[in-house]
Amino acid sequence: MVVMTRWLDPDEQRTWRAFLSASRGLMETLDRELQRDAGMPHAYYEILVRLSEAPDRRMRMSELATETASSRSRLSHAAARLEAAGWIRREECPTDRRGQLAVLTEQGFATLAAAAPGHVEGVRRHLFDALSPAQVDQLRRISEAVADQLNAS
Amino acid sequence: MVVMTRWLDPDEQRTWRAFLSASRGLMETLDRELQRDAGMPHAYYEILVRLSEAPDRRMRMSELATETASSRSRLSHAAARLEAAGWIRREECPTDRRGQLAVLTEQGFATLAAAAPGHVEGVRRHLFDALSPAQVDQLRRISEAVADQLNAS
DNA sequence: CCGGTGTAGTTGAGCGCTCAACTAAATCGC
DNA sequence: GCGATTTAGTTGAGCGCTCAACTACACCGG
Repeated sequence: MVVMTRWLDPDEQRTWRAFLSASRGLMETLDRELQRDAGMPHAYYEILVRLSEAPDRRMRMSELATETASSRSRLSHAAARLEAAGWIRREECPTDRRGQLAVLTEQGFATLAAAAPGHVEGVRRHLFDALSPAQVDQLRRISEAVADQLNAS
Repeated sequence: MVVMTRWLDPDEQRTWRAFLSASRGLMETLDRELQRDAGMPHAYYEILVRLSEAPDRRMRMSELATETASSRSRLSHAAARLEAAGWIRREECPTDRRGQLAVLTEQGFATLAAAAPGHVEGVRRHLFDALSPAQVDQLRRISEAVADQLNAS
């Protein structure tokens, strides 16, 4: 006999729909705010953040792809846009002739520095202000468990 | 004096990054699975689900937009694709000459019925299997709080 | 040192989305 | 009733993404 689908029970269904609406709503809101205030989508903001935290504000493309959890292709397209905006530039990698380094420009750093306070405020207003300290902790554990599950499979 | 930015403390930072990676990873995984197994993105799956639950499997475009939390524009583009795929059709609204009804076709219902078990299994594997019953409850409360916050602002 | 395999990164087509502009019909206020 | 406003839905441009195909280089085994 074929295995029957274990459908979601009403509690799970409610959780799933609430999660969908909250996580999508949150990301859409932050994306829109960042687009409006800094002229970039959230994904590009994150790339600039990672670069700003790297030694010499530069990083190999593949490392940057791993850290931002994006495909090489996605990062490559994004880098083209970021370079056209003047926020990063590319340099040859001295130790691997296949490699490229993404380097945050001064202008990119300045743009990031200008965008960061508003964005952090947004994350606070839309996420953390809605949660108790205990819930923040719960959300961290839940997120880490889900992320681990994804990496395991 | 200007108000200083309240930066995220290390706990909040960790929670935020874990949440980003989990929620994006989860949605990307489910999207890819649905694209592979049913030839549609998750957003379209949800539209078909909502239609399948509606009386006579039909719904006004704007109501459908509200229920799926999408803009009229998004739904309009999506409906065009879904209609081209033969999964929905449009009908004139009898009570409002501006209105359109989206109607789930037999073929659309069949496609949905074929896709649903695999998708539910995916939600289970990637999300609920990683969480304890208490965490499912926590996630629901957290998500509802965040969604409420978004609607309030 | 050389052929095969793996890795780094790019490219182009196609898709789903946003945003702004638009048409058309309903409804409100006097 | 009738002009002004609001609501329903569509459209097209532009953007960011995926997927698959591709180039170029590194590295491994004999």
